[in-house]
Amino acid sequence: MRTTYSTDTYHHGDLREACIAAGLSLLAGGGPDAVTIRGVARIAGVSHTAPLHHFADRDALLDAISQRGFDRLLERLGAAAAAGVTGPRAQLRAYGIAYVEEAVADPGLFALMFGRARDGIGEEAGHRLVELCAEAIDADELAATDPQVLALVLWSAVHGLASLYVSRYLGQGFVTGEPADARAGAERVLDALLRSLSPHPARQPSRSRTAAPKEARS
Amino acid sequence: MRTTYSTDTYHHGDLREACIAAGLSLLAGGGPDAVTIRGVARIAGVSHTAPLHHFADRDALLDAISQRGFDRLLERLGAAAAAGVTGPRAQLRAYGIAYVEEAVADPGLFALMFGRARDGIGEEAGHRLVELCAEAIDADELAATDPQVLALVLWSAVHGLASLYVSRYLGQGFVTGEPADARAGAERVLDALLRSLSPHPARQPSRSRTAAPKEARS
DNA sequence: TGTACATCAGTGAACGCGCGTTCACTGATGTAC
DNA sequence: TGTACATCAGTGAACGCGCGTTCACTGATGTAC
Repeated sequence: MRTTYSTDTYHHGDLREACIAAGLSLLAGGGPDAVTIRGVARIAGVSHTAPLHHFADRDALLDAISQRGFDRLLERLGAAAAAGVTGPRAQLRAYGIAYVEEAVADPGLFALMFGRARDGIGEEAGHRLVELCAEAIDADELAATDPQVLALVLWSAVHGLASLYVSRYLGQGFVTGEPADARAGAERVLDALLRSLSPHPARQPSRSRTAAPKEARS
Repeated sequence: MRTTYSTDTYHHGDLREACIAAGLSLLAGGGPDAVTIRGVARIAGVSHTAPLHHFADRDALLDAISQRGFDRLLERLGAAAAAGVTGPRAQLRAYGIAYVEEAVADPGLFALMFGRARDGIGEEAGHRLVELCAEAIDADELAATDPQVLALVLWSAVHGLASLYVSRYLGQGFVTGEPADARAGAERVLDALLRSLSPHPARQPSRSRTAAPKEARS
């Protein structure tokens, strides 16, 4: 017995969810342009007007899919940070790698998410990032610059790397010698960045020492 | 007297050029999707099939416009590097700022350029970047890491910053406190990056000293 | 110098396509009494 | 328990739109001889 209508088992089952799932698959195939009302309806197996009961128009559909993308990304970032890494600096590294991996895993979704700016989207992630930077500075794991600037640098670098791998300007020896694999590229960039942002910088590029100095304080 | 046909003053004058110019204006207005054969024909004042004599299909038109974008970008980067800056490190800074400014000046063009990967495009710029990084290291202006990694870090950071400003995820206090102006954001990020990549890092974030140490060698 | 010809950038009608959106409708589910 | 009603997710026909592309054509320019 229900007091209000719930959409989970009415008629189709959950057409809204089915449309989002269909949209994600279209996105993977042909990018944002390939996501249409009629397209998701076809995949969901309903008439092409049915989705309009769940999304005001095509824009609303794209917004919902984009929102789903951000939900996924945050979830994935959380999982990466929880997977056995300790300390804000290591968490920042894990975040960055997961961000890039998520982007290249679904380039169409990445393009949709960052092709349409939406108010308020991702603010939570932004604040968390600044927080992590501040923690890393407090723990003497990163040099004592402004945490906001630090966050800006890290986000820019990671987002740019993801974008360049997604649009395939990286991964084919473009800058002569970058890794073909996006994850490897992310590791290389993040390690270089975090090392140079370290409060106790190693002058040499970690050839003699394989790991950057950790847990050592002055 | 001409031995072969040249397209510069035949019939329309130079429809190919007019189509590219029209495409750039459409791009500024409505993004890549707004660039159509019929659209550029309308603006150029010709029938909607005329452009097909200059571009095999819509894709070829978009490629030509994208190519023009890279030409412009390289030109602009060159101008920035020539404008009274000396030394590889200062040139890298000027490059980065010009890159970001060019991106936000025409977001649609930026989206087109990096939304469609093309073989060989931009390789010249990539190699030049690595070269500059190597010079900066040789001149002891940047720490002696691998110039390829350095180039990757710098390009990623600059490209990411540009992307995030273009898609309006930056510029509205998103990361709490980033500059609304993209140029100011670029300066902040580049200064932080280049300072931390410096071979003689200042521990404090340049509050007592306004300028990073230059021309001083050990 | 003239004349026949080749070249090619342009025209305009026509085609088929997929799209978003509107509309009147159907029929299942849930509610009021 | 039954009956009348409200709600709402679905259907299918129809609309107008802009698009890319094909097609036969026109007419100006340049070339061969």
